[in-house]
Amino acid sequence: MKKPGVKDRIIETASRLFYLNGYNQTGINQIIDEAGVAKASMYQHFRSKEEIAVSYLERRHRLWTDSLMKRISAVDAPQDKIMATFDYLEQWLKEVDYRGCGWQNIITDLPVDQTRIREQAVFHKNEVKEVIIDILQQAYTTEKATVLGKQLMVLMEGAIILSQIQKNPWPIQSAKEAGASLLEI
Amino acid sequence: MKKPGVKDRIIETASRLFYLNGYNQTGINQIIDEAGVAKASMYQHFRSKEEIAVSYLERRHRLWTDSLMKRISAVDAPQDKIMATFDYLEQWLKEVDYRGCGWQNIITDLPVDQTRIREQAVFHKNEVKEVIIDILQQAYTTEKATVLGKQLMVLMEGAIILSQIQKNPWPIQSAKEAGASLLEI
Amino acid sequence: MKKPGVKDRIIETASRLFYLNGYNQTGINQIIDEAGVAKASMYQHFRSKEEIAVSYLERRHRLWTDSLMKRISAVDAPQDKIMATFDYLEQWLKEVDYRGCGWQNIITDLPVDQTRIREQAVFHKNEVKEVIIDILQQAYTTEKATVLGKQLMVLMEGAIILSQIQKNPWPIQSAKEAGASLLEI
Amino acid sequence: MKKPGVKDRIIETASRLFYLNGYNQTGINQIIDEAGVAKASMYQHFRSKEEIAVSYLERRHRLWTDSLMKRISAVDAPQDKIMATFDYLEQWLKEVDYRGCGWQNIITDLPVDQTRIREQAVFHKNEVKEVIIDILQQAYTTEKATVLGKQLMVLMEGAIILSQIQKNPWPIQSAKEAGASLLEI
DNA sequence: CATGAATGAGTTTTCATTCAT
DNA sequence: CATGAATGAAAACTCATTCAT
Repeated sequence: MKKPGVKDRIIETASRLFYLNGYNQTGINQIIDEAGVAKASMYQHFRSKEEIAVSYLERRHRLWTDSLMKRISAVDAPQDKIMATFDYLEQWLKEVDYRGCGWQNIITDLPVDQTRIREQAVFHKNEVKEVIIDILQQAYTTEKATVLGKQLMVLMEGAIILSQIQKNPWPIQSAKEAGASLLEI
Repeated sequence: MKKPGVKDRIIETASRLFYLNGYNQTGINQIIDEAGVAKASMYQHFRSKEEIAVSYLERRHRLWTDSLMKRISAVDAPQDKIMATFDYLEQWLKEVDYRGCGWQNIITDLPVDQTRIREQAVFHKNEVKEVIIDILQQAYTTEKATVLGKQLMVLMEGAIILSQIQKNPWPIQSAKEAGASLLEI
Repeated sequence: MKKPGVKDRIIETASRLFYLNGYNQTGINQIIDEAGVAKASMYQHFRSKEEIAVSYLERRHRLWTDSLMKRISAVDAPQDKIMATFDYLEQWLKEVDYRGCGWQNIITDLPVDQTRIREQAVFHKNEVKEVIIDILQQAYTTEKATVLGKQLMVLMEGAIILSQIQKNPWPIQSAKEAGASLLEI
Repeated sequence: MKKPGVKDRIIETASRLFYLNGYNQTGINQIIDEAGVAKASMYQHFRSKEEIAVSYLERRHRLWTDSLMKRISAVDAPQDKIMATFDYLEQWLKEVDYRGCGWQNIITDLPVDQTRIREQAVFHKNEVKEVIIDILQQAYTTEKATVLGKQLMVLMEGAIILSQIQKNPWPIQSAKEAGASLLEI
């Protein structure tokens, strides 16, 4: 039982600050101060701020999808899993005071050269989309599952960003209703 | 027919830069250089960078909604107007190379104290939502129009942000399909 | 009678520090501290440290060649002017404690991308060479003056760098002797 | 026949980097990376970066003078040996793309406290000067050899630094001509 | 109403060196 | 004899804003 290593402390601190305050609003100095690490130690583990962000998004992808998988594994029927996904969004976003999606937030106002961050966002959204489609394939043909999955994915993304702007859960509820309609539940 | 005044030149230049390059990526110096005005002249018209952003969003709201209204006024049936809205999104986003929504982009990574920008985003999204609901009230009860309008609004927001991440129009097409399903077209 | 402007103070301070301590050994902070200028003020006048160095070398070229011209204008015969040039080197280098040549010193250990500094060094040395050749053309054919001028130029460069390494005037005296031999004085 | 030890690998790597890229432009990290040794291993063998530079210059002195001696041993007459020295300079500098003299390059922009490096430069230049004088003593009195040797030494130094600035062999050729004149060849 | 010089506090990144193992 | 993590200090540069004219 030892205290977490420097690299982990940096990632955890940066994850918190990047998500809550934003990537551009979070300086290297704040990260190292709050992580209790020397600046050069940080640059021993990460080549650049962008690389920290990539680690942040990789970690976030693991945690976020794990949470989602856990939640939807509690129910069996594909339609129930989709509804559970909307419930998951609602609960998560409420807990973080509608701070929105880490990937959406970071790519919207990014220095042009930081392409690895963009790749992370594309990857994450594709992975989530595949999860949705996989669920639907238990009830529909592959073709139908793909069509529906994309529609549900769009609904979820809209629910996240709109609830962030409005600081209100109604977009998530509307998305859930719309999702139910599309699934003809 | 005279050349635009200082204030307008600043707003126009800032609008272009804020939207295309991002709010945090655009410095005051770049704005005044490209607008061809002195720094202190700029601060005579705007108290702060945030205030320029507010003017940018006000102007953008006018232009964006005008374009939308013009587009949907070309058709009569409420359902057609909704479909035209999706077509409008698709064309617009293609033209700007899927640069996304000016309001979404600016609020996701913002200093905490810049509340007036947030207010602009809330206002804009509410206005657009009201436009959608107004259209639907021509075909449905107020209650039904409100419910459907919110769902369509969520779809549109998701289409914008997801097409931005993927640099691809498929989310807009999926949103349109889903919108058609919800309207039972 | 007003105090010198910020830009001049920066150039003068940087000139002193670059020459006496070296380009790499002189940081931006030291320059602005000793010049009594804010960092951003400095960057308003100079785009980069390299640009300060270019201004330093331009200024140094003016001052250095002016001093030389003044010295050699005191005598008439071309051979005397050349000897006066060696005397000038000897006196100058003694006064600066054999700190050597500003252009030699700056190009020998320079970041590869700073090409404008290299251009300054090439320019300065060519100008000095032309001064020498011009003098000799008063006594020799253009061809002979060119050949001899290059040889004298090499002697002078060697005298400067070798007196710098040895912290001793003997290389300048040897160069003067050799110069006299070459001119058959 | 075994692979070179850690210390030698460091010296060889540092020699290459210090000479080709410059002392200030070469970081400790680059040296240990390219030498494939751990940082603390390096500091086991060398107290500081300066000490590596001293070893680099010691090694360079051996290699450089050995090459020169080999070249001039091919001819017998003292005057031919001097001419061969100029030829050696020309060939060497062309091969290294006129990168100049390792000692000149390192002392011109150095932290003031690194005196041991300066000592190396003084030592090397004196040794070379003595080589020249020794050659000349085969044809002249000691006094005459000393006078001429110093003049030739200045010419060579000038040829090296000026060919470095101009990235051109003309200063070496001019130095050779001047040397021939001084030797009355 | 217009100007450009000046600023303090910030940014990200790199340096040579030391220490615990 | 070897290691890689950790460091304080410094590097060059940019930010939004203010002020005297």
